[in-house]
Amino acid sequence: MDSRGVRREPTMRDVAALAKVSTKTVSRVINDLPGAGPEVVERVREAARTLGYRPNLTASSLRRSDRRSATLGVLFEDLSNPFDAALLRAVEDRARQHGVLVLAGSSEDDPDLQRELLMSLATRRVDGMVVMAAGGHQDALQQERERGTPMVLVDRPPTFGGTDSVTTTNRESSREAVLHLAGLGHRRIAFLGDRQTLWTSHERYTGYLEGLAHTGLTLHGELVRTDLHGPDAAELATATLLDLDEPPTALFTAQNLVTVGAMRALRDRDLHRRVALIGFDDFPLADMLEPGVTVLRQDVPALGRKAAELIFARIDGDRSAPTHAVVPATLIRRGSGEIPPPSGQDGSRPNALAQRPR
Amino acid sequence: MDSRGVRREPTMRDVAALAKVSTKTVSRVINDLPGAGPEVVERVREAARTLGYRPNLTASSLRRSDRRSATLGVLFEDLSNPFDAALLRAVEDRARQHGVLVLAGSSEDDPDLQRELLMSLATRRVDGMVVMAAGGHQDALQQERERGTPMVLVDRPPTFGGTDSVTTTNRESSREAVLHLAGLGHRRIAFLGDRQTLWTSHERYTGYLEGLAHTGLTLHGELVRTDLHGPDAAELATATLLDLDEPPTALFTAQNLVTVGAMRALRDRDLHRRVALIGFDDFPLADMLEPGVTVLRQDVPALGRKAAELIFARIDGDRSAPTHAVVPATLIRRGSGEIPPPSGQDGSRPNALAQRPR
DNA sequence: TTCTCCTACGTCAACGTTGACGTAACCGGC
DNA sequence: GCCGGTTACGTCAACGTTGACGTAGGAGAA
Repeated sequence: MDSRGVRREPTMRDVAALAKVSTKTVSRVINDLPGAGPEVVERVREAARTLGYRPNLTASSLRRSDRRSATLGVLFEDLSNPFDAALLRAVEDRARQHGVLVLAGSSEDDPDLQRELLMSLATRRVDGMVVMAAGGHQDALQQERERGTPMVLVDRPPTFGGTDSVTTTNRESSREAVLHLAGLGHRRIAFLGDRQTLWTSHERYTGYLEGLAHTGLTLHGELVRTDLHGPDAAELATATLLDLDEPPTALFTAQNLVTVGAMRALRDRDLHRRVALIGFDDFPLADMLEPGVTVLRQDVPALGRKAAELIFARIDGDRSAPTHAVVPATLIRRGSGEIPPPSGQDGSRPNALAQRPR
Repeated sequence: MDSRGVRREPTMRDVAALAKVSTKTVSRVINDLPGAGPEVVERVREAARTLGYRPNLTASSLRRSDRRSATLGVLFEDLSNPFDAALLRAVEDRARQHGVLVLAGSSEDDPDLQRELLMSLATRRVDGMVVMAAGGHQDALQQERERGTPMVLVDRPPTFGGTDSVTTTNRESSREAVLHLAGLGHRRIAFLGDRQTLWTSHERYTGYLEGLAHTGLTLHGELVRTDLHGPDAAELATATLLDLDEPPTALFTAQNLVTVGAMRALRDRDLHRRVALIGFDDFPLADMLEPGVTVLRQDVPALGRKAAELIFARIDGDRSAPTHAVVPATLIRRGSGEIPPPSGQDGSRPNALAQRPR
């Protein structure tokens, strides 16, 4: 306690005084640097222990030449979203191996909030940033990058150059889903997607179009519903699709919450065993539903690991050309994506291998 | 760029030189303090803008008298767990309102790892910590607390004194679940829980016992299965329960993943419409299963809000007696918990109000 | 012996910022 | 014209730490 009764953290000076050495020697002992004799080392260690000394990384990183704060900034859309949470965890694990802690924030897909959080990270002098870019302009990100801050974009690539990114096979896997459905004989395959300002949504839509084109199917505009934000919008959109004169016989839902909404609509009309469904991104219990939900599963831990790997390479001075890593997603057949169209010669449910999520 | 080609962040000195004022005046302008004339303010702002100056919070917090780092430490069990993620998000939102960023880590319920992370947070001089205590001894937490670090425990209370906590009505709600089942006529209600070293698991078990006692039911030891870590262990345990000569007619699963495991076992035996089930903690799609899963839903955002509220009060100097806030959980009836016992006069499924999760 | 080299320390200043305090200029009042 | 007060700055040192550099003493070689 000091004179005002406020407990003060002991400093190197306190340790030095108790051990009867200079602060520099304490610094050497604390950082395991050579230039301190064995008995002095022991004396300093003992003093630090009795005082409960803990180094002040803030002061240290201010003074050090490398200026490292041993802190990584992570800016995702919404940390309570399971995808973001799993990604954060994967990055955190790798960061821990580097002795680095993670400063995390949710940008809520709002460029202004993202800019604000970016500034918060910058004033704290993080060593690097892993960012899920908010939709719209990426000016703030680009400016930060141009200042030289190491940065890796995840889930969505940069709209500017010179920056690493890690994404999933959004387009390729979406195309695969459509080919899978077409292979079962489906001709009217609907697309339901999130906001088109999101790069991933757009990519998945492009994959859908490619899938149709590859199989010679024609695009029916009325079977495409985009900008569905959240399950309720998706449920409504699915309902109107099912009420068409010629309703779709299969649905490709390009986002997690959209899949949930579509499932609700199918269930309401008791069509969940008759209309095929493939969703992008896996979710817990997808195998417990009836039928199990066929999905494209992203390898979230791999995404996070790769992002962490890239950012730490940059932090460690890697100056090579930017990398755009792509992590493959996998089609998990659980039943809902294996429902054939009603006009098919075989109306029974195929004997699909049910796979559990995760 | 400096002489070595490394871009250096501009400092107050650079801004001061360009604006032809002292660094102190720059400080005043940046912090909106009085004592700077309007034209000087404009000149400094302009200089800061052209140089792209951003204050160094590290240096600032080192020098300031309040020593605030505007950073909050958050130590949860596993940030990829939806419960933890939702909690983090709630804390983060409140922190943002205070201009505070969140330094997050997963302790994996390992006291040693927790101690290590605690040290990491301490060396970074966070303003306070929100901690989900790892099982086992809480020595490290207690020591940190005794040093004066503001701390709030969430989900699990401290085993030592003088520290705020926020928990759910684990015991009361578990009792309520048992009473609900007993009210339907169930006499053989099984308990399946996570590791008993976890305070929450133990509390929920106690609530189960209280529920039995309140209704005059006898405890059947063979119907209690604890220390089930993960869905697989829970599935196995449930299976052996169902194979008993006198199997339970109702299950109370005291943790999320245990609920999932139990559901799998029930489904394997096609008993999910015949054996009642109530789970602790809600999960997505619980209403989409057949039958919908009756759960005790924790109010996670409220938990997080309360924890943040408490920690910021302490950081702001609140010296009042420690608070132990308890946030009520709610029984959500979706069907699985309303299945009557087979011997009941009415074997049909009650017309339960299905409620959606979240 | 003297010179060189090494080891084990110490001294000093600086990282970027702000609290404490100094001071010149100007204001109004008498 | 002088005084007290206010405003708008500036100067200096310090926060806790470490890089650069200095030095005393001992070992070893010539």
